Amino acid sequence: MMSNDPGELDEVIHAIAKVNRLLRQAGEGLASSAGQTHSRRMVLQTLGDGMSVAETARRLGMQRQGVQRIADDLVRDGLARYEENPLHKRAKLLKATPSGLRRLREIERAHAEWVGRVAASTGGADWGATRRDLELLAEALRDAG
Amino acid sequence: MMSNDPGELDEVIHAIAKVNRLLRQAGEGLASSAGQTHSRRMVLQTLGDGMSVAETARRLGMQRQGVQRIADDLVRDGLARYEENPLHKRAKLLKATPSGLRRLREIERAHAEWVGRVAASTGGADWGATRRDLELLAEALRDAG
DNA sequence: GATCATTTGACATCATGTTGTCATTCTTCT
DNA sequence: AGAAGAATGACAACATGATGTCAAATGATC
Repeated sequence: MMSNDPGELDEVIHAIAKVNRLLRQAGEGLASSAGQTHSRRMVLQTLGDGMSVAETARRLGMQRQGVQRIADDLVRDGLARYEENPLHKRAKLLKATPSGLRRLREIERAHAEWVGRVAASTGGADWGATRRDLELLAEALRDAG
Repeated sequence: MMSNDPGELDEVIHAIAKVNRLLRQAGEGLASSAGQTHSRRMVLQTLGDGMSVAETARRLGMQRQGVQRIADDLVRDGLARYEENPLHKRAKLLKATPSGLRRLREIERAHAEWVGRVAASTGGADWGATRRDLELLAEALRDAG
């Protein structure tokens, strides 16, 4: 098996933190033009046709309660609502309202345009390979934790 | 110039968010064994021989005030202290105390051992290439922002 | 030197996300 | 059925980090 230099990995770890920060800032900027925030968009986007809060959290890789708070905010602002779940009395289905969907579409359009621009300006990168390595790292971290 | 699929980049973005979360959790775990937290360790480690809060923030890529709060916590707990700065009356130098250095060494030992383990279990990854791609992305994001 | 812009730390406020606890609801096993 | 365990949302406390405002200190320009 090929042996890796721990120093290289350490640099990758720092780079990930840095890029993550930049990505979040960019995400906030994109969402704010539609009066939303990065996390609210992520939750809204993940909901799809209706999904429990716990399931949404799992898909996002977040804690349940973090999503719960965002979800309550979305409902308070009329972008989503809880609907009865025939399969589970307690786990209501969170679903985007028409208004929430409109906002989501706005942000998604801006996001797609933005990703396209970034992708075009990073022609030298091999995103397929990078993605594979990141997934590999995620798996190793889950195993180590 | 090679053209990149925006969809691939989008997947990379999601992977970065996921890995970043896992890394932070791992970092908290490592630091907590020495009674510290991830961010406090980062600040303590960046200080070196003494550095203003603002300079520390720049190196970490964080906001000045975020580091300020961490720094005050470190001082309150006796792990760092402010010293007079001959070059700047207002910008005092933040410096680790002997006790802070001891804690830092503990965490660094555990961290190095941990990175080594993760590096060993991800032999199939090319961290050099991944790092280059991440730096490329960081640059593109800074330009776009 | 005088003036204006920048840098810096202090202070406050806020959004995000984690952690822990609890009661309710569902699922599984016997 | 009944009991034990897991999943779920409500509620609260907390750490993290961003943002904005202010006054003091520094640096740049004229």
